[in-house]
Amino acid sequence: MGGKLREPLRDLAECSLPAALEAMGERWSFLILRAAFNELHHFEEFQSELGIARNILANRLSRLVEHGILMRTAMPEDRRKIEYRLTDKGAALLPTMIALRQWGERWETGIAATPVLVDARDRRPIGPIEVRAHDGRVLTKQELIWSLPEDVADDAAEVRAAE
Amino acid sequence: MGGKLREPLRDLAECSLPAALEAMGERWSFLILRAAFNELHHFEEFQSELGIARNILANRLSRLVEHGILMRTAMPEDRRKIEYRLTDKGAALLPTMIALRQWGERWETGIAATPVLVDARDRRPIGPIEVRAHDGRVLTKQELIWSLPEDVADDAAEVRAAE
DNA sequence: AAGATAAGTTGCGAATCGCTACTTACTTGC
DNA sequence: GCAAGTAAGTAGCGATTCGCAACTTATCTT
Repeated sequence: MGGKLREPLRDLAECSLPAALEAMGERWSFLILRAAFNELHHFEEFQSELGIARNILANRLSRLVEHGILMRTAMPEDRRKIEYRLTDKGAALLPTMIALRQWGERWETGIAATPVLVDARDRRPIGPIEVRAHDGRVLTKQELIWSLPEDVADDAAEVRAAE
Repeated sequence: MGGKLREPLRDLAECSLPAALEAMGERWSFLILRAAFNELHHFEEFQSELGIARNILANRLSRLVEHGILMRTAMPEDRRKIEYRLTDKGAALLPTMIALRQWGERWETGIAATPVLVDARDRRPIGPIEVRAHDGRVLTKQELIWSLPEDVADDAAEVRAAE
């Protein structure tokens, strides 16, 4: 029951990054999420796999459930067992997690991680997470502009440009 | 000069996610990074924009510099001024940051953030960050498998499949 | 009923956060 | 040159959180 007395991260310029960090920005949150993606669903599984302290784990799981990232269900056949499963909202964090992991592989460890995430169709590793334009072109940092809403082109009269 | 007395996050199954979080997993790190992407480069700019305590900011900036994510340079024309700029390694976190921000927009705030990141070519907003196969196909969670290295197809004899 | 197991909770010392005030090094205006 | 201002960072201190270990509660198993 962690009352949130700490001031929420400031909404600098209406960015939703602070909101995302409010839910996922604490230590262990992303690792718990990664474990959940890897078919771990129970308290003791998380605990032994991550080596996290039990009270911290309990706190994080509660928070993730509160934020709708995990779902908490008591198993019918053994009511001691609680199952934590990713919600759609939690599953939607996959690209973020992969991007962070790929960055770590490239710039920190230098080695490919185990297990590897592969395309089920051909069992080849997935490609790098990249920023792309609306039409799928890969964009580099130089091709990106931070723009105010009024300067953004909306969905009108760009059919020619896209074609 | 924060000595890291806290045990590093366990390397669960050789994943590089803990390594990435070691560098970026602390409170404020991603917000400082976002500010750096938005052309903020000085201590006072970060401080007033984020409302972060000065000692914490100093600590985070040092850590980000230590990890090679930011570069620290004293300005020649005013040697009081220190410029913090993204390194290539830091800039490589853009997809991660965008993915996290997009997730926040979709699942937390529900609104498009300001400023918007647009394609410089047509000023249209960028597309969503997605997991893709080696050939660019968008992959859903169901099409992904966590696989051991020995079960991964490498770059041989898949020219037919790709074509 | 006795023992094992799953999921927490509690207590407590250590580390970190956040606020405010202070310091240090430079630059500017007179 | 000297007072005032500015940029970056440090110090002190109370409040919060982390992390370890032991304990509790509810539920199976035998």
